Amino acid sequence: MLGGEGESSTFSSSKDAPDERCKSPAVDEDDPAAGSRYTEHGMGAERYYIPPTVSKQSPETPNPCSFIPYTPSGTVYSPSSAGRYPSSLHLGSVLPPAGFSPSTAGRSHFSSAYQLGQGPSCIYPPYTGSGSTLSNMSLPTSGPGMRAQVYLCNRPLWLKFHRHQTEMIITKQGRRMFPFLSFSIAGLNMTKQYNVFVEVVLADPNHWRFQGGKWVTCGKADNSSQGNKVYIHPESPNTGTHWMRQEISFSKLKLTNNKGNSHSTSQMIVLQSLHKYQPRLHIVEVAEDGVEDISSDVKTQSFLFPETQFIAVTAYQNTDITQLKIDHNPFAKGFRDNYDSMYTAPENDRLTPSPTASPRAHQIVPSARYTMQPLFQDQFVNNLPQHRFYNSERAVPQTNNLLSPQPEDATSQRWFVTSMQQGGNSTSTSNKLDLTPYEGEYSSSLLPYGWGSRAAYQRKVTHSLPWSPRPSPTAIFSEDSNKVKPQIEEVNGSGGLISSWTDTQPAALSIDKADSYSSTCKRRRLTINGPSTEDSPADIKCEDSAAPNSSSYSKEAPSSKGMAAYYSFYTNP
DNA sequence: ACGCTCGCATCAGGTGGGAAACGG
DNA sequence: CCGTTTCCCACCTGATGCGAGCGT
Repeated sequence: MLGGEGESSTFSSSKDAPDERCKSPAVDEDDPAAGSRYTEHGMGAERYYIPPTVSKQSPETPNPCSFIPYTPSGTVYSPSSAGRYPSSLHLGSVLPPAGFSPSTAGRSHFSSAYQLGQGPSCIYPPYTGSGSTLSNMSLPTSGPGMRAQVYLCNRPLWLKFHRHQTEMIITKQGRRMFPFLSFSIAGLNMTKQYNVFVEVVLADPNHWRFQGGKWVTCGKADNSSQGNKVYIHPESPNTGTHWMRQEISFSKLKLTNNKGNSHSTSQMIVLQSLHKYQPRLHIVEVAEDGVEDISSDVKTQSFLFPETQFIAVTAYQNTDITQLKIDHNPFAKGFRDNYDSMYTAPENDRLTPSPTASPRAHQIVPSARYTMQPLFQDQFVNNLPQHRFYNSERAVPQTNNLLSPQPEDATSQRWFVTSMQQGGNSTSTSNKLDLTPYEGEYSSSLLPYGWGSRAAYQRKVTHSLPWSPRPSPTAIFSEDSNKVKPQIEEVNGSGGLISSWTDTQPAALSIDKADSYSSTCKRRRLTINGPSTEDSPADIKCEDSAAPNSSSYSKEAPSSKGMAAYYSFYTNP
């Protein structure tokens, strides 16, 4: 991480007064002006990631873009630019709106997506790790399989946090991220070796403060931060087949503010409190000996998901975020006010005898109806019995089709960032975060984890059920690595994606519904931010009343139906 | 007798809350 | 003084080990 230090000058160059009176860019999501400010600012700040349009768009604003394809040429950083990544950088996870049309889905329509390596979208500081070989890398070739597609598995949850401005606790000993980063990758050469790692870079040149119920900038960011900013996935290096076989989870990644903690740098990323960061995923092809290839043919690709931005804090500032953490993080279950009523109800009241008794069970149950599975799996793959994973950082192997959701749903669930999609026009909306697509598919994911008895999960689920990798990836990539490619192509193709969207839209439930659950079952804190949109009547539709009969849920209910049932479970006394 | 599954207990570690400590 | 950071606490998850029960 060289670029990171001593370059504060870049900050002020583009932005008028980052340190002036506290503003409220935070609002990046809600304030149109903020967006423009960012963009404007970003143009000059080459070292920060300034999500162009994304930054000003509200996650809640439906936007037509599920994919943010970059043309190979456009994704590369030019040596002269501040960006040090020669790799292609893909901005991803923009959701396709309900009205997503086939034409928009086509790759050609997204080519103009942001080129993070240039102008406004540069990220700071750029990754220079791995021997700084990246700086010498040449552009990825355009051959088949050379362009990876990355899907943020738990995007719905990220979006949920993002709308409130995600906060991540940093401690001296290191604190895990929640939500944690979990990706599905496609498009890699199955036989080649890759290193996969996450880098966390400053998202903007500002120092942030939570004031008046919202995040506002307050001065310039401390650009002199030191310490590790990269977390290499423990399974690196590994083959493309390996990476594509299952989710790539970074659940063990820890964030710390302890610069002196060098002994565990490999597992911790050093950040500064009250600074905004943007995680980036890097996939670097390496020689078979595991060494990153610095030859001219080296290929490295970078992906970033705007919704994974977060502000590092030593203590939560926004109670909405706190509540979201408590609601969704199983380790924080003890802080759920209504935990008793929610989770200690008689077994019969809570769920059916089926394996779905627990969240995990839910995840593993082989059924296409579990369109909401992804979230659970995505966030807690590590919590599942070890034998179900390749390793602790892994999610479920994508090897069992029978256990995966139906393809159509799966398609809609995945958000790839790929460089394979080319050409086309990019629309101003292409980078916006759209919750719509996920609402239907992942609303369940917004529910708190941990429902069902622990015992049930441990013994019954773990031992008797065939394991299903995350629903989505499986569906999308198919369990077979062989099928990965074809499916991906289908997704990217003009027809597949759209149709799946169309199919899923009707069943889509607002993510806010999950929120409604929260508000209904456990709304116990108020945020100074005022009422959140999640509580809007419109968003509160059916989940509150739905009756989650695990049996119905697990056996026949269509996704929407199943979800309703699923939600009802929580609301039932 | 052996192997397998299940139930339970134990332990390490993760979680946010809250008070105390720290620092500008 | 006020905002931020640190530390400890109770609670929870997940992994593991042990023994009981059962079938072969």
